[in-house]
Amino acid sequence: MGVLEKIRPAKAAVIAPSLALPVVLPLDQILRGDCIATMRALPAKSVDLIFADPPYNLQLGGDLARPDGSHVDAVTDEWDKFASLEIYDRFTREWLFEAKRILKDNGAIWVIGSYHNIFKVGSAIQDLGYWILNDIVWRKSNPMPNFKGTRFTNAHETLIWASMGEKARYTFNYRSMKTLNDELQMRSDWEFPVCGGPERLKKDGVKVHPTQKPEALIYRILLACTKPGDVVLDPFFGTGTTGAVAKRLGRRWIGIEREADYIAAAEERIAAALPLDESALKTMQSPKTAPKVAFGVLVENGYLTAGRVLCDAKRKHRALVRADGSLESVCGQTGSIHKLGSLLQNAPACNGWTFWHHETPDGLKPIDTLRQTYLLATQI
Amino acid sequence: MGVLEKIRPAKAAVIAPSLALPVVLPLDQILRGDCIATMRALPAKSVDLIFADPPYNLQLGGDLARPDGSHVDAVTDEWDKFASLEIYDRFTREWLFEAKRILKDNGAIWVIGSYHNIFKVGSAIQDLGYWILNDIVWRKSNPMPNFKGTRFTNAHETLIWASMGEKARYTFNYRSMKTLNDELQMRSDWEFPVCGGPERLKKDGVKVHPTQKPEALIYRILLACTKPGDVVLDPFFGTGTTGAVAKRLGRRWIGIEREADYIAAAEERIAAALPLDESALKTMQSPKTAPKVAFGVLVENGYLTAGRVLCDAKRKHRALVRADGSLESVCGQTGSIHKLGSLLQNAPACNGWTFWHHETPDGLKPIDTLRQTYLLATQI
DNA sequence: TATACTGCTGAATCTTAAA
DNA sequence: TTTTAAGATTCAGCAGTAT
Repeated sequence: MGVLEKIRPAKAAVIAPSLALPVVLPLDQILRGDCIATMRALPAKSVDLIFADPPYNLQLGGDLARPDGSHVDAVTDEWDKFASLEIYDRFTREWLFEAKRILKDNGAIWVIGSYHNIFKVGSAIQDLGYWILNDIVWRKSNPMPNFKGTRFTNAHETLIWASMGEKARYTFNYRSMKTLNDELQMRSDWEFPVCGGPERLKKDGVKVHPTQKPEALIYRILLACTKPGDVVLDPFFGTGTTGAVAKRLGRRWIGIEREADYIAAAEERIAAALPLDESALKTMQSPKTAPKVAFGVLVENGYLTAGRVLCDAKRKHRALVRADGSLESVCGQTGSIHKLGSLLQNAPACNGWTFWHHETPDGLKPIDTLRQTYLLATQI
Repeated sequence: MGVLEKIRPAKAAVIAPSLALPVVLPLDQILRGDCIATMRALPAKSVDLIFADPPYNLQLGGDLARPDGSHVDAVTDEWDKFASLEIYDRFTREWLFEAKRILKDNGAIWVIGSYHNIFKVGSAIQDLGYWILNDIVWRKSNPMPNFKGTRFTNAHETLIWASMGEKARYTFNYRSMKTLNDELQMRSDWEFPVCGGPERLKKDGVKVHPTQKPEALIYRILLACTKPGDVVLDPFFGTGTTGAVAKRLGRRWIGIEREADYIAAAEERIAAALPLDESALKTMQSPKTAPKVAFGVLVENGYLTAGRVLCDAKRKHRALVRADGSLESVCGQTGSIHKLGSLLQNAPACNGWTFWHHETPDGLKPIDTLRQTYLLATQI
């Protein structure tokens, strides 16, 4: 194949979304085929999130037995075999390149791997201009022990979360994560058990896929990094964990998979998955997404009358509310609630809503509570 | 040609370095200079372990303020600045190449990093023919939060442990690690606090080095992967954590460092470090031994007498030691040190060795110190 | 003398929309 | 594209001071 022929389809695909084709994404479907070739057929800038669980290139040696003599059922599938590290590296760069083309400008990618492949993956991600946002450690609460006592128990896998570039925007539902974590910021180390029990897909008592991921892991990722209705692509779909979780969470999904057995299992599984109803889907929203309320509006509407005196939580600073919603300090400085707050504290910035307080029968309250009251009254 | 003659040249080659040059390793010394240039001057195959904490190439933006307005003291040192990702990549490959030359055939390397650099490091390690044995996650119990709510709290760093090649031998003190981990295989995720408190080196109240690593981390690595007397090289010596720990553990060390201030602090620090005495060393190093110590054995042997009262660190819970080594709480609940600890805390699990404390002339001490004392006394 | 409270800090790729 | 202003945002541990 000549260079032109190689390049042409890619170019056509880039133009496609805006001009040539009526870009109808194959939503909520499994596309059967090779990962890279199938990705090339998808339109550019069309997908919100990619979750990828590529082959790990485990390079296992001979058979492994447990201390009791039983056989360890290792990953020996053909799809995990690569002739060399260089070939694995090239494969990685190719599918990550296509992924970047398919993602929207404010999309993001998640890739999971182990020490066998994650350094190649991360290195390629950086070289391709993605911007790493976090690496996440999945700590396995029940990992397979190291039977030979030759190394540390390999008790975790690593995920990389990256945006489309240093300045690119991305979705992160900070409040949802904080709520999920009992009101503490979610950390970069997550603990889940490996996939087993009823969740593990089996056929005739044999596991269908050697590396099925726990739904809880994908659940957290989709909850953190997508909005309802977003499109999630999984180019290594396997038995469809990503599809099942996306359906439950009211997200759209596209899967790419080569093996017919996996596809059959995935289709059955996703058909059985139940979407959460709308009220259950609701999550904690960041104040960032709430409509803005100018402080002056509260004055206009009588929530605070001009002439009232505000102070900070320690009653160290005081200021007078003026008719236009600006404040005036005792020493004559004036400005917005934010500006005056930063001036008085000599700080680079200040959130006036939480800094300034007013007297109530129940004691000192931040003026932010007035904003909440106003929002409740006006939003119906 | 006789067998003798065949062998002679090989022997000569091995011996060569000691003949041509005065190959006297600069043991227990800090070599001042550039990392790569100084490594080039060291003889080949001369070092048992390399621990490296290279610059992370953080690429930070502007100033960052906490929600309370205070300033975040970031790593802005010149030594962490690289003109581009490619230049950082080249730097990484160069020092890792020299490291491989210096290491003995059965040596090993540890490198620590964050998502900013660890994928480049790991990728280079694989390309240079090292063989990755584990990646280790250092989970920080007290990481710096994400102040702006834009990502997950970056709560861990990653270490890579690699041998000289797929078939190469390496040192792994499996029993020491299992003993250290209360008779469970040591996992690939380790929890330590960041370096602070009295351990953190300061000058005029200001930290000497922005990224000083906790001694506990290096301690575990040297305990796991070296034998007493082994030579440990740290090509990014900083304030000498590796040297201080090596001295404590009876290992030899070589440090390479460019900054005079760091060297001065390291020299003072290492001079003050006290080597463990030989019997203590033996215990931690113990080959197949290190028997599990049942709590009841301590009672039998009078380290704690039945009838003594234990409590937790905050003296919130109390329990009586019974003759068989079980505990009884004031409300009549009974169980092992672990079981009762989890019951009283209403927690799924509890390490009784660290949860329960006893009164000593020096204050409250965890009963784990008694176990250590017992081990030292019985291992000879 | 305990306890409570305040203040400081740690390898950090740390905002966003409108004008 | 650049500037300006609104306003959102932190956890654990330790040290020093106040109660």
